[in-house]
Amino acid sequence: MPIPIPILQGLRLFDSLPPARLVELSQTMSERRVERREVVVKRGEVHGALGFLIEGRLQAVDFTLDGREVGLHFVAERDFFGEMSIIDGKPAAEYVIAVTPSRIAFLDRQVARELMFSTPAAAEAISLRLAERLRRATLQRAVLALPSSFQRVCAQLGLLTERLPDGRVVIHMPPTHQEIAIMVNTSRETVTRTLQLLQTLKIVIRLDATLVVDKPAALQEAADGKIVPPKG
Amino acid sequence: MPIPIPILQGLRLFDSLPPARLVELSQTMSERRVERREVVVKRGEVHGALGFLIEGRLQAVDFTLDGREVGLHFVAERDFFGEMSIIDGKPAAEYVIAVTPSRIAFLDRQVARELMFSTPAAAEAISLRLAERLRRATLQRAVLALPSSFQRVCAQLGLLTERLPDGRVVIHMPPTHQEIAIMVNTSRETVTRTLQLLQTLKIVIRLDATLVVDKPAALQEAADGKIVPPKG
DNA sequence: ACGGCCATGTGCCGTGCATCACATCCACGC
DNA sequence: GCGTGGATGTGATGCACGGCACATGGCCGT
Repeated sequence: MPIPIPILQGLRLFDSLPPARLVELSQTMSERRVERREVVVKRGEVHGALGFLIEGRLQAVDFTLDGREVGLHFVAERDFFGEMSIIDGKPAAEYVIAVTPSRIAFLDRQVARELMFSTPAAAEAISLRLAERLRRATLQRAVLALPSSFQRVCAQLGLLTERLPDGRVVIHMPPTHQEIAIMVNTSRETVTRTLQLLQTLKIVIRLDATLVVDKPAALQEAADGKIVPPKG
Repeated sequence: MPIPIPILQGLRLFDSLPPARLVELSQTMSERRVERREVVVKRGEVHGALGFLIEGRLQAVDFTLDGREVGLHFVAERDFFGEMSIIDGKPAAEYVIAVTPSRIAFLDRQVARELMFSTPAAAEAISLRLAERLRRATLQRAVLALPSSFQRVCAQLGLLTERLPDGRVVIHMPPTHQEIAIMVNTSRETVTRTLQLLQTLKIVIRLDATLVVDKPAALQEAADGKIVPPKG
């Protein structure tokens, strides 16, 4: 049942922990395997433990009133999740589900709290995580505050981009039009039409499973309302 | 120039600090007075110090593209602000401005970091703060994701309510219609009309400077789309 | 009391976009 | 192959709501 020390050492939150502590922790934690699409954390429940993703891929999601799924963010391998409830004791604000079959572990709330705050490195890691999420949330709000659907879609695309080492700006494995539509509060058709326009303007280019943003500046201008869809 | 010890003791972040530390801090901090509407933190700048509000009232705001102000949250007296930049070193995501003439103080970034993370109590206070803000941001996003303007206004009103000790649900000093409109991404006129409707339905009642929510359940139903504005 | 300024109320008009409807197209499994 | 189910594209239509115009009302300073 206990988790092997080497695995514990690989987890981000533990990497500055003395070996003696690791041995203790090893005894109190146990591994659990979850299947694809299995729910790991339910929104509204107080999950009394801090989660760790040993291997696999998890995603935080929420659902709209009519039951459609909204992707929020991913949990990286060897990272932790469910820290919000540990911190403030309130019920989880999101669901966490497995995107692929995964191996996870849980650490009791009290132990986790002690661990998170007693060493500066851990406390800083926690704060960094929260700060990062807060910044993303702020950006997301800014996107949703844009007046036109066209702008919101463009701005959201901007948020989804990543810069490759070779300098190209791409969106790898872009969400479906439907998913984007939910994120920016429009209809699926509007997203389709917007992408259509962006492609005819050569601002973005579709290449298999990645969307290449050929003119990031133009995309930004579109998000700012400086480029508008043709009136006809 | 140094700040009197008793004042430092009153600041939330310092209340579990040994007196010796307070004396040190007293030497490195100095008070500054700001006028009403003065900008304390600028968005986009890396402000290299943690702020404290000794007395007065500050507000975090942002501005829309066309220059209108969006109120985000307030800084309470004796509380700290500007912690995000301290944590991750990135530029501020919001402006902080003085609502009333205020007395503030700043603590150098390095000292603040050491202080925030070295004691469990402080680390927990920081995390609690961030978690709280993250939860609010999540709620706000949920509001912005609602399909109709009418629903968004109602949901936002729901977020603004507070429950009085006598059980009444009220919004004290409600934002202007224009401010609500910006928060939920609609026009000022739509907010006016929505409030008009809610008043004729006796769901909310205007009493001087407070808005009394007479039927909180009905307000919630309106936010959920179960009550719709009349077609005519 | 006066004027200026801002918040609020209300009618009307034009349109952006949600919605419906249907056609492809692609990735599956069998 | 062929069928099934989901993602994508595109036109037609109606209406919610943004935007404008203007009236009203409250508040403050002089």
